[in-house]
Amino acid sequence: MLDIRWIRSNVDEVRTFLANRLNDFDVEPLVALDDEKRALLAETEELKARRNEGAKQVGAAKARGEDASGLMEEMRVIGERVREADARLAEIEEKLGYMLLCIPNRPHESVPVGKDENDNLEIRRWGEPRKFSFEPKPHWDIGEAAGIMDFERGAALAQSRFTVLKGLGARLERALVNFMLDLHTQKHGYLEVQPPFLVSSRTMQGTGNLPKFAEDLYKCENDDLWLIPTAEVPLTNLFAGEIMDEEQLPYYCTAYTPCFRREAGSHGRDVRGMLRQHQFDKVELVKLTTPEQSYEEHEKLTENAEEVLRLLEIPFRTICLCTGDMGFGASKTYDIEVWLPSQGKYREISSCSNCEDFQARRMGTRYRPKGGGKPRLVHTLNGSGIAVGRTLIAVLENYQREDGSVEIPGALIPYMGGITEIRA
RNA sequence: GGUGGGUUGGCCGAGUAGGUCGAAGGCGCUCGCCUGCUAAGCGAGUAGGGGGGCCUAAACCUCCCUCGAGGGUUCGAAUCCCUCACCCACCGCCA
Repeated sequence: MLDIRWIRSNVDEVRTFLANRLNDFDVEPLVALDDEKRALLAETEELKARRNEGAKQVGAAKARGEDASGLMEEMRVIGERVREADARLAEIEEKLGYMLLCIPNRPHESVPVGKDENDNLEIRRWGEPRKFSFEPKPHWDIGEAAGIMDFERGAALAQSRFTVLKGLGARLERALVNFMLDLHTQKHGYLEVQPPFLVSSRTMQGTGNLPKFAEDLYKCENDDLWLIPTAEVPLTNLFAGEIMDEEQLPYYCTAYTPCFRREAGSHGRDVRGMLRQHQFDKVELVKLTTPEQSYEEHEKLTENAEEVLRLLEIPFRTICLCTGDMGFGASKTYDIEVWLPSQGKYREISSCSNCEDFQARRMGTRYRPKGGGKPRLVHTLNGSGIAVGRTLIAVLENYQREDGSVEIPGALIPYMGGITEIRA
């Protein structure tokens, strides 16, 4: 959410960034409604001031033992007018609040302006894609041949886009989770958290998943609870409605959670294999920082995510998303893309965003500056550190051998109980 | 699911025969004094949000709102009534 006061005095800038984002939100009605609200507010406040003054006089008169019935009648009439004005105001404020929740975040000035993924900016590459002496297989062939992935039973138990991992496949998934969590908690200083996997509407609204993106989420029928699409939601909301001490910042936390996404609108994309699932595991990184340090922390967070792939020795590149390709709540986003030999291209495995104060304003997460003073909104950052299922795919494809077996990356062997390969 | 207790500022915690209560006291924090240093002590300050003055920002002034949320009674509600949410305890069920 953006500050309405900022919007009011920067309408042209808002129009520009909405266009850059290819977003069709219209600011005019918003500003008009805000004008109306403020006019009505001034009116009701004046009425309330008179009512408060009158009530005080009634109290004083009664204390002196005088009759105040004339004044009381006068105040009763004002009270009715207040009630009517308040009702109209509440109506306007609800509309206004909803509009504000539907405006995307303003892109940072360093973000390239562009339409789609073709306008994204490559920041760096790491590693050299391996030269295969044979035709590298897609992960579903490797996984099924090795008996560690079962797509048919996944679909039978639930739907398509669900997969059953078995034996060393399940073991590898768990090894990756532990490897990533150990890395981020021990080497990068993140606090390990295990949050709820179901959260309230309010919490979903805090990160920007609601109200606009309900169709991407799984909702519980009988309760006000939603399955999290990422641990970003509960982690970022950890201090919702609170005022933190500046000493607590920057606050680093990480969590492994399953993630649930309906993938509405992505029919036909990546239908084979487990690249795009309704349920997948992810280790998430979240930071709460001061406004001054958030961009530096964004770079560090992205490097923390990249470190997973460096240690696994899998090639990747990092790109900066352009304005048209960025998510709703982000001011700036780096995607990390991992090399998939079977596709001969880089595919997204992590997305690291600085949301500045956009989520903080929705959540009401602030901090008290050192030395006192008014509370300020924190900046929130999040990034996959990294998507576990896609990492498993990347391991299988990059470490496959001609005979269908898969070498276990050195960094994972301790987490696999010393196992060094998966045999077909 | 049942019964009972609770939800007040950054935190803890008073506050119901309705009025001068945005709220005692304490802790914390900030500033100052004192002091070899630290601690202790002394003094002062310290809730959040919003509108307007005010064209941008700070400061300041002023008004409004906020004592879990929403509604009601009343000239006036932290205080009385209703609904809901959440927390705690006990019971039932249960991994």
